[in-house]
Amino acid sequence: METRKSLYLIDGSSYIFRAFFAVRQNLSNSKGMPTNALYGFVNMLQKVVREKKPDYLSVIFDAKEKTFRHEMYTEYKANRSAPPEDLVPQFPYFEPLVQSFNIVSLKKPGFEADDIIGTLAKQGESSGLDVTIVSGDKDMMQLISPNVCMLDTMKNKTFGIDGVIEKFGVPPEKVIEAMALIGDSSDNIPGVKGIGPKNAADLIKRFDTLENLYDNLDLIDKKKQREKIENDRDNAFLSRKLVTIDIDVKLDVTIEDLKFQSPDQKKINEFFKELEFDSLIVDSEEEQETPAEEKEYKTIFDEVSLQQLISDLEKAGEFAVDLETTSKRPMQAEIVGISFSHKTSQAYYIPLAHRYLGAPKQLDKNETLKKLKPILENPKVKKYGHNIKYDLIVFRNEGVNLDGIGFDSMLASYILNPSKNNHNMDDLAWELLKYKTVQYKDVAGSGAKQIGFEEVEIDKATDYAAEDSDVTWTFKEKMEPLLQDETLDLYINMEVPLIKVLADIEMAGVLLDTNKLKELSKRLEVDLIEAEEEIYEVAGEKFAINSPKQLSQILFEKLELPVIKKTKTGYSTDVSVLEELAEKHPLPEKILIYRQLAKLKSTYVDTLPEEVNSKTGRVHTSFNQTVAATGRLSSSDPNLQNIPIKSDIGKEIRSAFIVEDGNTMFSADYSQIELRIMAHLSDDPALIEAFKKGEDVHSRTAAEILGRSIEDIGESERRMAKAVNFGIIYGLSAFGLSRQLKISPKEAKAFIDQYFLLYKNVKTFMEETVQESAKRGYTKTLMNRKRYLPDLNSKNHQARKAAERIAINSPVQGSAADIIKAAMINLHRKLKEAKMHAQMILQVHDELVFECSSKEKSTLEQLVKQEMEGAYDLKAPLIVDTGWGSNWNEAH
DNA sequence: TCATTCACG
DNA sequence: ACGTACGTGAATGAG
Repeated sequence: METRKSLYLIDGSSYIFRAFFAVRQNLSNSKGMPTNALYGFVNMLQKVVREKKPDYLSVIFDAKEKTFRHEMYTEYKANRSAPPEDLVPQFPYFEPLVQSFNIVSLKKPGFEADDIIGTLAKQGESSGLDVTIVSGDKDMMQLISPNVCMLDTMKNKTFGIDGVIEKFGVPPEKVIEAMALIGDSSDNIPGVKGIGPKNAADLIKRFDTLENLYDNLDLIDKKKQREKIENDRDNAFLSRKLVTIDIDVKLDVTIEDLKFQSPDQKKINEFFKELEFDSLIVDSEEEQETPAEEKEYKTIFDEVSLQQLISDLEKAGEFAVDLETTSKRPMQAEIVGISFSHKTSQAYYIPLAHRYLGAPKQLDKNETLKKLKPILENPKVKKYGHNIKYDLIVFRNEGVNLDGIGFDSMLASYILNPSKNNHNMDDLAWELLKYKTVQYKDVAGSGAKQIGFEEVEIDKATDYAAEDSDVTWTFKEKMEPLLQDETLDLYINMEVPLIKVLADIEMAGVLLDTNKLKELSKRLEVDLIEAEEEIYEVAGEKFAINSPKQLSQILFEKLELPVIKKTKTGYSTDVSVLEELAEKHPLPEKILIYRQLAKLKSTYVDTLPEEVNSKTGRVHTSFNQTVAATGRLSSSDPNLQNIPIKSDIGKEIRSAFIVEDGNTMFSADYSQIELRIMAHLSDDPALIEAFKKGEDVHSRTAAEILGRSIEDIGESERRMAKAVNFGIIYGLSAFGLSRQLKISPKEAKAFIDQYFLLYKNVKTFMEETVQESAKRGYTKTLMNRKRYLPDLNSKNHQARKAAERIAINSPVQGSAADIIKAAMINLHRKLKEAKMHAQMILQVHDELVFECSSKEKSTLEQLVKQEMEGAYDLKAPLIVDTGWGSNWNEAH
């Protein structure tokens, strides 16, 4: 395929203003000059350069002089107020800034940026370039063509011809006609009074041009509308002139002059220094890196050194430890080597199982572990790790029961800021220590060339492995002081103790009835082929059903079914769309059936049996403690927190989760925990009362709202109330609720209003939570888990609204997570104290699953209920529902 | 690697 | 005037 070169034309002036409003206002340098707009502008510029890699690029600004439009119409942009006070001092910096990036900046007296952009866009297009106009200004949409599109970096949206039609209801070449009618209050363009975007689109679709419209006014039936159009005839034609972008501006540059060379990082950094954008100064600058202290990394090959190390570690009473292994999955991993550090910049690596041609003789693994065992198992000697749950499990599988866990830097990082998308050592070392770690791929390769750590040469392995424990040690020193008061309490008394609980759950694993799944797979295979054939039959051709792209082609082009919803890249074909389309055509229904079968088969039925560990015969998930921003756990490899249950086939899959002969499965789940937390946090008497009565809370809600008795509540009324109750937890919007219930936003709004009439405190709570969180900068759970939400103060409406919903949801979801974590820790301890064999095997957010012998049934049930319900004293008391069975489906 | 879809809470 | 529910992980297709 030919690759066309790209031309990016950035609407500098519009970005100056947008950046100013989007970036927090208090940003300034030490001289007191505000720098927020500059900061936002730089981000935009870097984003375009980095992500789009333009071949040609220019940033275009408005000139300060009046333009030909002012001559045409003295009122043009007359309503514009003076630029904000804090923006003015930033103006002189934008053009030099652009130039420091080696980018041509353009402006021309008498013209607006739009005109220059329009001119260059046409020139670029005729030179065979793919042109992208970077702007948020809808006026610019008239320039869009098959080779010219518009990118709004702030909304991360690209507009092509379809985008214009969606926005204006007319294609790009008719945008000026539509805008002539609509007008633009921000530019003081009059348009026709009383005609908005909708009417304008309809009129232009019908009459094509202003001329034609005014020649045929008598064809307009609506008298009022006709009069309006008639009255503003002059304004309409004037407006069209004003909004028409001049694409013939004489410029003293050619497209070739705009060729983008890689920027001079030095020059840019100088600029950033002046503005004090330290975080933007690029890493590659060596000066940024903290000059590495001389590292003392030693490899241990002999008994004497090993003994010396052990006694040093014991004397130190604390050390960082890190394992090198054969697998990322702890239950499949075998130790290849161990590293220790008990002093900054000093670390040791004990290679134990490196095998490659010419590998030196290493210490015997079993012997060495035996010697290390006493200090590793001594609870008084504190161990520090980065994701130490992993090392804990690997050690246990090699016969060492690691104890004395004192610090986990991955967990600490998570507690300090749970929203980060990863807490890995390499990134954290850079952020916290400005230190660049040796990359795993540099020692073991990546992709097809990757080798196992056991094949890595010991010299290289030492550099890598010793550094891991060295860095971990340094993390501990650096991070411990950052955890303060409440945060420290959450860390010490909840997250750290949870490590062992989770390790036990993961190691116990869960038994799977693989025969049952294999049988089910065969059945699904047959059903799937049948569904497939029916689909091809109805569609009239074969295609990849799993490809949304190909499916769209069939549904929306071939069958011409209406488009319900769009995605970033095309038409949506998700459940809600297909359900709606099912009323018009038989195909969508069949796709839905196919999708369900395919999903369950490929994700669960066929995959789970492959996850059975060959040594234990069970499935061992990983519970991740540092992923979910709210404080929840997540589960992966495999994910056992999303095992199906809702459909019949789902129930069959769930019934393949079984127990050993002679054992039984026990499941206990919190009833409505999140809504109870909402009742507690908001201290809403009506909602608390609804729970205290012990009736079905959704029916109760419906009854209260409708002023009826609970017996008179029908299924659909309960459904509505349930949806609102859920919505409340999600930071509810009328639109969201209307979509969920398939009612109009108006009806949804009415329902919500009634709801808040009943639960007044819930409403105040939601408002106050948003306010307080915005002031503090973060949300808090019952147990003081924080989540930072800078967007609560965003100028961007959409971003702010999203943050507000999160601010409402996070304390609720997060407190539920706190509660079940507390219950897990307490239960784990009680089970140990009672010397019971019952084992916790799963956690699914509000549910705990256990496997136990028949003998322990009644003790376990009593203990679990007591610990779970007693985990926290809520005003709407915690209730736990329980069940027994021979498999997970029965127990639930 | 990204986007879409869908399984769960 | 704007575009919406909260939190996850895995399979799949397409670039």
